[in-house]
Amino acid sequence: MATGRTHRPATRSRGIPEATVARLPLYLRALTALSERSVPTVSSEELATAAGVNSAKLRKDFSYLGSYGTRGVGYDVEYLVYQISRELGLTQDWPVAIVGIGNLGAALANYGGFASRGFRVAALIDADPAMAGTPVAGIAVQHTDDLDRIISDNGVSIGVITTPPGAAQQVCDRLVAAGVTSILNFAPTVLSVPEGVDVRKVDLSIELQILAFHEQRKAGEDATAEDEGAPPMRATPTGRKGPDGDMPAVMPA
Amino acid sequence: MATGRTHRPATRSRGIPEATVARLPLYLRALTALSERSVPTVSSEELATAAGVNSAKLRKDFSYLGSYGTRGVGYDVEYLVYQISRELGLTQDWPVAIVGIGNLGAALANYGGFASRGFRVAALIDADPAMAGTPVAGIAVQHTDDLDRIISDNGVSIGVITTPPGAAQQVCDRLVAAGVTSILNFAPTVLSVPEGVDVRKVDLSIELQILAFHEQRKAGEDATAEDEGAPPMRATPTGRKGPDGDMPAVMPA
DNA sequence: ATGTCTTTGTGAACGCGTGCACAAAGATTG
DNA sequence: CAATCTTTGTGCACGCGTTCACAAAGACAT
Repeated sequence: MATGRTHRPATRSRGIPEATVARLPLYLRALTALSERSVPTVSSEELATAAGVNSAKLRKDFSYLGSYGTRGVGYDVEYLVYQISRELGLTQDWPVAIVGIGNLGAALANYGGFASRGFRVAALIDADPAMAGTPVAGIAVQHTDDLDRIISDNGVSIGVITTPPGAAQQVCDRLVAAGVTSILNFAPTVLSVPEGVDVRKVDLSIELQILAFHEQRKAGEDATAEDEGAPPMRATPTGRKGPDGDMPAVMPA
Repeated sequence: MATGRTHRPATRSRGIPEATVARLPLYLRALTALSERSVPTVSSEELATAAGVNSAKLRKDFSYLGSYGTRGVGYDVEYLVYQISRELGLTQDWPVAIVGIGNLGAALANYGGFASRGFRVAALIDADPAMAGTPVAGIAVQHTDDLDRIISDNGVSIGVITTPPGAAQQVCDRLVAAGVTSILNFAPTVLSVPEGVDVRKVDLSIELQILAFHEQRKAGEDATAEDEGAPPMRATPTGRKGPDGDMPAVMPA
């Protein structure tokens, strides 16, 4: 999973807890699937299972939106799909701009689930002049020089950054200056943004490292003594050697 | 950001809180950058800023690993890089298999940060027979039929799923059966796995929906009455009309 | 109309994560 | 060696999120 939002101290927006907001898309997906199978109603238990969460949690989540269920029966699927969509702001169209059309950027542009629900790839932007005009996913790539105009013209408020890490902050600044107030960052960089701008980051390598941690823990439940490679000497900050001489690689205490 | 781990009720592994584990990669990245600039030591304040977190939080995080700092001075960069790497299990090599070589799978295979730190793309697997043998990122794609053997032969314990949603659960089952115990899932599906298998998911569309929620809140702080499209009638579960007649689109209470 | 049965909605308790604020530790200076 | 100054490591309190467990609500049967 990608990690949480950057900045803004977990302020609950309009009474709906952030954790709940993060689960609404999950419910919506499960509900949409039910809707396509023409299932009229669903109980909190069934829906919770489909979404992979606890049923009590789901009911509490829904309680923040209002009382949309019927006791003894469950929730009306269509009605709930609409309510959640509206709550998430998916009843309107969100033009999105992707900056950095490399492998990842192109993959995102082609991603189907992108356009499916309220989001529309409005522009693809890249710094390479050679790419300008090249169609990717049926959309011509535009040059970074025109970034400001592109954002304004299309009324883009959500930007996706898929540039190399070195360019991310600069691109971010330009996006924000052009009026973007929400950014999805795929570059492995900590972005600093002014107050009022939301940043979410998706970091592949972080996800893998977290998995590796648990994997190591599972594997090394017994023999933890398989150290390879030379652990660096612990240098005392002053440059002198510490009083405890050379430190072993194993954790002190 | 991608969302949290699936299953497993926030058990803290070996005394290190899950939230801390999730931040260790961030610290490691910041430390690596300092290391490349040959910075010998760093204070919690500086490092925290670089990683985008609170300095007290950072110190508490490090305290779970042991007392690696020097009061009055800070932390030794090289030493800390090694300790965190070891804690995350990055001192060893993790062969990773990517299943589903579409746009996204190919992008991941080409992703540099992938191989950079402990992870190695050991195999690319796809269900399309026409793709078998085709080199992607310098690695020949192999067919799903051989999945079991490929996983075993390469000792893969971490699998990445980038298939269409319909195939994800089946691929997941086969990976687990072949011995994979950690899965990074990019498919928009809730995977069910046996006890002991870790699943993390990265869901693009969920991230966008969360951004849209905040975006809507920011935009509609005043005029919330811009409803378009016909809100579906609220159907009483039994099929009869509810006693409250037709429901307006606005939230009841 | 009354009773039973199902399922919601929520009060309350608990645990994790965060941030403050400070004492202890050690480096550095004189 | 003593004094000062910087920065760590952590005790503590607070708030959010999760979960349990149950009363209230409504559907359904008789």
